Amino acid sequence: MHKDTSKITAESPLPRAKPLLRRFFDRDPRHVAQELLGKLLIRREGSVIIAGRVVETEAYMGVTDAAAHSAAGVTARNAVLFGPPGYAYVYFIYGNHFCLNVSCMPEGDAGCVLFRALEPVTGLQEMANNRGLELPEEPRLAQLKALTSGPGRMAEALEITRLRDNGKDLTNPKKSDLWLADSGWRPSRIAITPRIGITKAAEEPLRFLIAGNPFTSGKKL
DNA sequence: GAGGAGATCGTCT
DNA sequence: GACGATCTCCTCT
Repeated sequence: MHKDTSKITAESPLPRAKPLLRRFFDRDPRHVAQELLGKLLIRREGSVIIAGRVVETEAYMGVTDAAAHSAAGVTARNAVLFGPPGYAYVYFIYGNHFCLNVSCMPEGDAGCVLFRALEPVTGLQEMANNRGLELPEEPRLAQLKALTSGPGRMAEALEITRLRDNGKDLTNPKKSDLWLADSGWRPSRIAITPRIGITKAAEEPLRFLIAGNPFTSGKKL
């Protein structure tokens, strides 16, 4: 892969990016997961902005989905999923990692979308710092991929934790330091595959990614 | 580049 | 007490 990665850091879609509205999330998680591809996930750390383009998502369908955290009903951990759409559900997994979801569907319905990978857009040095990595002035593609290609990695790059972010409104940059926005950019091709890392309902085609994008996780398609 | 195993702890049974 | 929507390191090729 010899893609010119300098363009990734040079472009700046943030000024014209519009926050996603709550009704964007108030529908079937499969539609939300697909349309989130190409949107921006933005973190504000004081005066610093860290942002990435969403390149990989997974849909979880709620209590009818055996692989979903909400499959067994409401618990203290997953309560956000049963609330209104557009809020962050952050969980801790494998003793090491946090993962970010956004709640979908009306209140009472526990559908959600898991963010699995970002393409770094701005704040790359901050991402590297948060990940405990060194990033040279002219990074190689593999070094950029290591920042955000995977749910645990992107959460660490944006300093997403359960304590800090669970239950946060992802549609309101005035009240929240973590939100989603539309820069107008659209992916040309989308690929759909089974979800990764699960054992129940593992065959359902509920993983969505931007075809050909090098920043997705897992094996190359 | 691919594959396997260990780390590590919150959550639920 | 067992498990998990993962990552990293190590070995082998």
